Amino acid sequence: MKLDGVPLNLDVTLCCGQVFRWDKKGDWWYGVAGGKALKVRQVSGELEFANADAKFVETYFGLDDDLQEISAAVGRDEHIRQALREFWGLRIIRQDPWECLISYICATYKNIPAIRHMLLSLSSKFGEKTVLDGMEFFTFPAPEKLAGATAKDLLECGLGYRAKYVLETSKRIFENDFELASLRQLPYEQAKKQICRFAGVGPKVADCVLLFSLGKTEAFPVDRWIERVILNHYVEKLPPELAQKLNQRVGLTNSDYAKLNLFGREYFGEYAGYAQEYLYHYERMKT
DNA sequence: TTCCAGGGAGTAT
DNA sequence: ATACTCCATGGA
Repeated sequence: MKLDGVPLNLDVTLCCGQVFRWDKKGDWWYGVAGGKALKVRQVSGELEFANADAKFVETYFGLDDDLQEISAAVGRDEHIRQALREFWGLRIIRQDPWECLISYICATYKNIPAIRHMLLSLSSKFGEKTVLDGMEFFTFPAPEKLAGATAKDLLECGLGYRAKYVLETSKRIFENDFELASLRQLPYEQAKKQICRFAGVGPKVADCVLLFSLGKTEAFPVDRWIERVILNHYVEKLPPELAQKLNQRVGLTNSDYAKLNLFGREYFGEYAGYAQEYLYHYERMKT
């Protein structure tokens, strides 16, 4: 597939912490999406792929997002512009909402290597095996599979206290035949309120699901790294008492979260989620 | 060994 | 509404 001047940096996009189940072997990235294993690689202005159709690849990697327009919209200061330059071509991937929801419930209070380990364990234990290029891959387990798991099964995958949240949320989705994708049709605030009703889901997890799987580019997830970014570069734009609280590195209350989240959305605008992901990766790569 | 992690829920004010 | 506490595990 010719990219025809469409900026894409596959390496950054797949390793910046928005998706957890892609691996690079040689110059190919291998992953499982759309229910099967596929591989993609980028060769000078061309995106090559196998075991997937072009339409899926285009949608999954968000190639229809106009990165130039997004960059112009969010490039409000020198710091974000530096992040945009450094990691130009990073795109927000359109993940499957179900996998995304479970992934970010698991992601709470964990670092990325540990999250990858949990999701790999879950998939190999409850997913369907599939083979590509002689290597084994596993689809992400369907709601039915996780809803039927025991707490012990999930604990063995390393989920810890998250096991009961994954179990409870899986049961609700499976038993009610809940269609997460239908939340796309709701405006940001309403969709967020609905997602927050699931066990183990608060405002941060909800923002991740909205941004990474439901097309809400205005979502602005605030985690420890983004707190750090705001503290180091945007603190003067906050109310003094919130700035001081951020300085003390104490846990955020829901109202603190709402204020930081609102700052991001108002300052960066309708593509705040893109700004967030560039800033997040930039901050993580600094140390 | 100690600290920290893509936070959220439960409980007491 | 707000503050405080606990949570289960593994990477650095």
